[in-house]
Amino acid sequence: MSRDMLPTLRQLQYFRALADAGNFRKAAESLGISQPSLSQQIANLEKVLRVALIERGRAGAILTAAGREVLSRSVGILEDVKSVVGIAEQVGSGALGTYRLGASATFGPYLLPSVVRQLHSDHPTLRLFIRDGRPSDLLEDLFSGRLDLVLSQLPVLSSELNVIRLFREPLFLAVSRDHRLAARKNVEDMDLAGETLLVLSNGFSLHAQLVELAQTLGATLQRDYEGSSLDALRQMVAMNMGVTLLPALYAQSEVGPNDGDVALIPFRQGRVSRSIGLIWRRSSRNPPAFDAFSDQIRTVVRTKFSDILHLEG
Amino acid sequence: MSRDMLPTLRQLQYFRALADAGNFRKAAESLGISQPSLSQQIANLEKVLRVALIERGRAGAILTAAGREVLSRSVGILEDVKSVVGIAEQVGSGALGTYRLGASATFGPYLLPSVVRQLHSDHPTLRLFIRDGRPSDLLEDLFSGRLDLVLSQLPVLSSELNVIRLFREPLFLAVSRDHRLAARKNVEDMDLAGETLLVLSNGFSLHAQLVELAQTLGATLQRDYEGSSLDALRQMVAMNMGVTLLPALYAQSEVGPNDGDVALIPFRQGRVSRSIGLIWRRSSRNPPAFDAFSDQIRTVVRTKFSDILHLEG
DNA sequence: AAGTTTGATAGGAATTTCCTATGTCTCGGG
DNA sequence: CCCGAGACATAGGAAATTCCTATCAAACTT
Repeated sequence: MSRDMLPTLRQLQYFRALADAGNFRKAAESLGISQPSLSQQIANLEKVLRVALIERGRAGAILTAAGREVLSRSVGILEDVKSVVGIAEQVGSGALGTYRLGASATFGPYLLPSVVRQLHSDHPTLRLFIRDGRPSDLLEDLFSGRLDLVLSQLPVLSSELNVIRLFREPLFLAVSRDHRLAARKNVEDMDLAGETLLVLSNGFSLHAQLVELAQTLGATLQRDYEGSSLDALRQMVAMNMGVTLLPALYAQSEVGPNDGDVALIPFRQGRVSRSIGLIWRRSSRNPPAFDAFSDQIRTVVRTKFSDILHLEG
Repeated sequence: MSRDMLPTLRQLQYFRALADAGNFRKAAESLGISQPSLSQQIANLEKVLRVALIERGRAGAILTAAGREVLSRSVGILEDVKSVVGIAEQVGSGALGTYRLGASATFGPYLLPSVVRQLHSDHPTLRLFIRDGRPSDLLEDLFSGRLDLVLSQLPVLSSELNVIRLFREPLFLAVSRDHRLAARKNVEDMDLAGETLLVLSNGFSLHAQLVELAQTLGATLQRDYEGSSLDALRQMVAMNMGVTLLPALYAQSEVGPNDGDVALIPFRQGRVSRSIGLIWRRSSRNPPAFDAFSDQIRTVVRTKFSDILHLEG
């Protein structure tokens, strides 16, 4: 009976039933308990609240002023609690909830707006908070629980994480307008031999891929300056500091068909590309909403970006 | 674990503590319970809600999407419950609450507006719902719990009821303008001998008093038509169907000093009067607010009606 | 590899809730 | 005026829940 003692939900339920029924016996019956149990719980509630809620008289149970105040609030509280059960169920079934998605900077501006828009119309109560950043930072936030999902280039190498492949995004060769390859309709892997390849800084997933590619094809890596954004990289290419590979989504949207400050050349057969997938903690158990998200992304890729991207999985 | 099973407030409290602390051990400590107890209650909560709220991992306890939804609502619910405790305490101390007062029709228009106004400025959170009606109906509503208080003429004759005398209200003799007593400055009881006395219908407390008075003083009761309001009575008097006695408050306010359709004559020494008091169920235990109400009424009588009414008790 | 840290599990003690039986009070009928 | 009925409180013990100690399992740390 200490100072910060709270009434029990059960007590509030019983109290409401009592107020509805108007007397202890009927209320107890409607609750499926015995009359003494009800009397006791009501007495306890009054003890916790230190105020009489019910006037016991032959006219039955009459609410006191305190009882009336407590009743109206109790009804609200009980409804709130019931609604929590409903909410929990909805979230559990993937019909509702707010999820935090981290995405490489590339997707933020080009792909995700469509996804969010479509998601909002298909599942108005499923919300997505999107944060962008370097994939390595995003993955750390995913581990620490600050994010629920990450949309990023594969592969991702942790047994803690679950990955689903979504689509493949071709890379374009970007060269300055006066580069020897600038006029080519398309290129082969081997054409890169001897070129200086500009890359993003470590922490971006393109970094690792390009480093490997450079080694395989005999290109030289420009390591003195690593770009921190695709825009920066593009400008370096325009100034002829080297060549680079740009993801199709960025290339298509930001550089434009073929009139930008750099020339974009596709690889034959789309041989050079990166794979994009959705990643989450294995311990988050793949909630239904995650499937909804990947479905939405796939749908957007199919309906709006089928000329650029290739579905996978 | 049936369908309509509700989470426990304790579970919500524990869950909030867990979300705040970020891991089970610290949360259990902050709650003053052991870690297994906390684990168990959280597991039970998840079982009731049929959804995982917490992702257990080495990074500590991470909230799932469902957990985040449930958390925000839980916080609200817990605050609501805490506020109920506070509200109950305030009502118990008479600082807050809504009380239902029944009043004879006479007081509604003349006395109570001042009381309500003053009460509202002295105790803004104490509210009074006022209903008027025949005193007998009001008393029945008081018994049945539809009213908390009745302001009515005394005496009231039930051992179930508690009564506090508030003030005494003189009665005026009302006669038609051409009545033999119309010009008198004041009258004695005996002057009523032989007169035909008009009375309110049964159920009004004035009824009993006038019936008794008529018997004592040798006046004849006009029983064919009993008025259902003081206004009706007054009009019957004006038409010279008889005389009657009108309470001072009504007389003063409704008929005006001496230019109305009937002549109002005071009794010498205010010998004929009725006593007004506040009545409540003994079983309601005289809450502090009742004292506040009687104080307010007394204050209004003293400050605004001291020329008409006489304080008592 | 041993020691730490984190949460789950097991089994029994402590507390709470509930039930049956009984008590008190008041009412209404014989 | 007493008796039985109706309403709620009280008492004591049974049932269920909550909690604790002890122990386990898994994953870091050192």
